[in-house]
Amino acid sequence: MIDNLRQHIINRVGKKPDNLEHVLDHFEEFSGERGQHLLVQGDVCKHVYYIAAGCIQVYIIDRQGQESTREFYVEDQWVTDIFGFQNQLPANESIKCVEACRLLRIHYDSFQLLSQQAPQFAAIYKEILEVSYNNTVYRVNALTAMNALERIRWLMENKPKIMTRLSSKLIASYLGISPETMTRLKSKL
Amino acid sequence: MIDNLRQHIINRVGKKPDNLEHVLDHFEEFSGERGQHLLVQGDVCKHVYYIAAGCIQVYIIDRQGQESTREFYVEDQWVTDIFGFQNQLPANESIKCVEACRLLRIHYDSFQLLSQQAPQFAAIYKEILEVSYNNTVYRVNALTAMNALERIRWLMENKPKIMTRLSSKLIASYLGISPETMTRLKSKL
DNA sequence: GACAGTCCTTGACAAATGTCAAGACTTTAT
DNA sequence: ATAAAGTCTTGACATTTGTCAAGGACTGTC
Repeated sequence: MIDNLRQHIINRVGKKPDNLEHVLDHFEEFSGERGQHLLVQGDVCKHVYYIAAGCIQVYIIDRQGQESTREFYVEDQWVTDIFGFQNQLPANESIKCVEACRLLRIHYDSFQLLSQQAPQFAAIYKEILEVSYNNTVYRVNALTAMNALERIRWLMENKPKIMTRLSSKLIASYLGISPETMTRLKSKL
Repeated sequence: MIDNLRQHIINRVGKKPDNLEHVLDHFEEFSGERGQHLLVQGDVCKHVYYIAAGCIQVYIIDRQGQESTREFYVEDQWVTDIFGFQNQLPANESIKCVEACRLLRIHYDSFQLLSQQAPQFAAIYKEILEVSYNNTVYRVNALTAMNALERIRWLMENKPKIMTRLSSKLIASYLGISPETMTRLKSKL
């Protein structure tokens, strides 16, 4: 499992950093069962998770008690409540495993330490932050500019793996539509 | 105008940095008329803008040729096409002044230089990036979990100044609803 | 002051989407 | 293997939202 993360870092940095093993020492293995929460809204997020295998959902509960999914994360991606983590403030979102997950996690204290000690670690974080921001910007534009059918097509083109991997109900909660509308529109594709 | 930026930086860093004037030297004054574009979709963004006065809209054009607003930025905020800027890739969004604006802008080359030379400059950038990401995350959740009326209420509570400052048409394009729906729902508040 | 252009509002209607309920089907746990 | 729980689909209907058209209000320009 640690091999995935090692390779992930090497790919990003472009070569094997001198202090790579030191960085990896700060991570611990963590298994998440299907349905298990990594973070519940209101709690302070203490870890950043690297996903070696599985799929994770970040969501809120809307006024009717329904899950509304902000994002899904899969293998070779990172997940945390970034703002709450960096400022050690209560989270607005919940994070849970929608599949059995094999994870590597790093604690807040270690993360801050490495951010100072290891410039390449800080650089990777910055890059991930920029990509995450960019993805979220795309998503805002999709949500404001497209109707339900267009959003489904957008998802199929841009995240086809998510589309086939997850249940319709989860996809619907990600697109901001009801499961019934999802069913009906699928026949119009 | 440069005084605004000087104070902005001092507020963020917590004290006056030694190299502050050196940093400020890399900025140039720039005036934007109402309606003037700072960036057009497809172009590569060469500057980051600090807004000393005015209001700026970041938007895309949807399938029907309508503007769909991703975000508004006002005094004491920064605006650019972050991902396109950092990677010098064509922008997916357009940026324009919705009011007459007094701006300070820094060129890509200077920005990269300062990011290396001035740790505090890099730290401010990281902080802005995190706050921007967090705002966008909030926005995704509002768009997926709320209907039109709830979104209007959300805007009134969270960005009351935007609500009163800009035209209904612009607000509607920000909320992802038609101007007519905007008019009708305002009477239900 | 006249004009063009834009915005805001309203009405009538159409289209999109949500809600509720029921049954078939899958998956999960025991 | 069976029961329990959750998911998917479909129908009927309600609600929300969009579209088109028209008129009044406002703004900037000549």
